[in-house]
Amino acid sequence: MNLDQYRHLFPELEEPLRRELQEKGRIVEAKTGQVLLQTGQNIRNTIIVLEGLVKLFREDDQGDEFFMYHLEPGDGCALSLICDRSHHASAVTAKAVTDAILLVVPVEHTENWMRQYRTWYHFVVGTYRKRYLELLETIDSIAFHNMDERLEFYLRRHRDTLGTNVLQLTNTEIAQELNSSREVISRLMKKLSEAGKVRLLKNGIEILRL
Amino acid sequence: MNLDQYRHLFPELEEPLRRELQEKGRIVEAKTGQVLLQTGQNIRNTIIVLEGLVKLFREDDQGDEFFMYHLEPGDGCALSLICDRSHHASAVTAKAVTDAILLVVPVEHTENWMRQYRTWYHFVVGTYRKRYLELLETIDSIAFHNMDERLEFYLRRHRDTLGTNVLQLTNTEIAQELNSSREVISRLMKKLSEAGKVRLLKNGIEILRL
DNA sequence: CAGAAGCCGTGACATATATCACAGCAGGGA
DNA sequence: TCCCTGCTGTGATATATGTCACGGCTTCTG
Repeated sequence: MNLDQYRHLFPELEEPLRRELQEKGRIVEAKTGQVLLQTGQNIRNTIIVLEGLVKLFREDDQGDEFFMYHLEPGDGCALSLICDRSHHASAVTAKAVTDAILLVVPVEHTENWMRQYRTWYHFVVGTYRKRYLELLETIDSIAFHNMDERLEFYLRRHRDTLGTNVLQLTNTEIAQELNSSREVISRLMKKLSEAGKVRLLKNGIEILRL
Repeated sequence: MNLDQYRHLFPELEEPLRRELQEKGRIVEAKTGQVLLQTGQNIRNTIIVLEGLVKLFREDDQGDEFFMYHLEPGDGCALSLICDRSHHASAVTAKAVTDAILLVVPVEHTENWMRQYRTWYHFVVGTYRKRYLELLETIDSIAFHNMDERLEFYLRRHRDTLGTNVLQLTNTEIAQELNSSREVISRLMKKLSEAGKVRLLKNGIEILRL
């Protein structure tokens, strides 16, 4: 398989680095719903999304999940970008939301790239900055807002990332990802619907204005 | 003023970079309670703590604050480490908890250092990684835990960072930083006291076992 | 078709947390 | 001394959210 077709995702990377990515990396396909990285699992590879959509979750000891953010094509998993040979345990869980294609590079190589390629550490630093800011927004939503606003924030992020007004999500899923309960989401969804902000479809939600 | 006395804080930095820090940076003193960086303010300087303790907050539009984490001597403010000349607006507020001494370097210089000095970008990347993980823990505490556990987490962090079992904090302060209310903290504190986990002093809290 | 599984909606209730009202206590300054 | 300020404690109450119990609706599968 060839990385050239994904060239547009990384316009800034220099040629030699591009060749290394092609040589050292494997291109892997993932099915919808597949877990790419499990909390606690050792990180041996840097993961970069080429196609499809990946969700990152924080997990607690009881297996509850909390949605952090999406990775889109061109995005790398921040934590997996900085790993020395000690193979840190992952602090997050990553799941494919759609069928996805990933670039997987053993951390032995990416560690060296940090020294060799200026554009690589720009990529790494840029990724951290972006995700750090995204976490801040996530903190805002839980620290300062009630569940109704958190739900709206959740829906907006999904609409923006997926680029569609129709979200194929069940209330049960949403409840898990917001660490709430199905019943609560159900009632709030009804309110949103009555307020004309969404329309409830038979298997999904259409966002009208949010 | 001289940076040499803080040499031990940055054992890994190479000599030329150390000299640049000395030349380009200013050493600034801050009083207890002083606001070093305000949400929304443009970031013109990279800030590194040399002495004392600094608290970082996330702020919402109504002026409510939410405690994120501490900066200790040797720590840099993550967001201020990556700033180009566009002078991004700060996403956080920083306050001195004690009298503090800071190293302040205009971002024009640090931007170049990213390219010139390997140890500098190691410092930057390490800082981001550390703070990212710290934010994840903060998210855990709000997403998965009730206020009583959040309070314990808050107290533990303060004990560990300050290195003392006696915290000079008022319930009012704690309530603000957890985005709760004084009365709630007061009641929970009573419970902690009854459980023998803390002792309430006349102006502070002594942590017995947490 | 029958039954199972998964989803949804909803009323009743429990609990955590926020808010309000008020009183007490200590310290500082006029 | 007296007042003011800031902190604390606590009961009463309101609100948001979580939990339980139930029934109804699809869809799948044997």
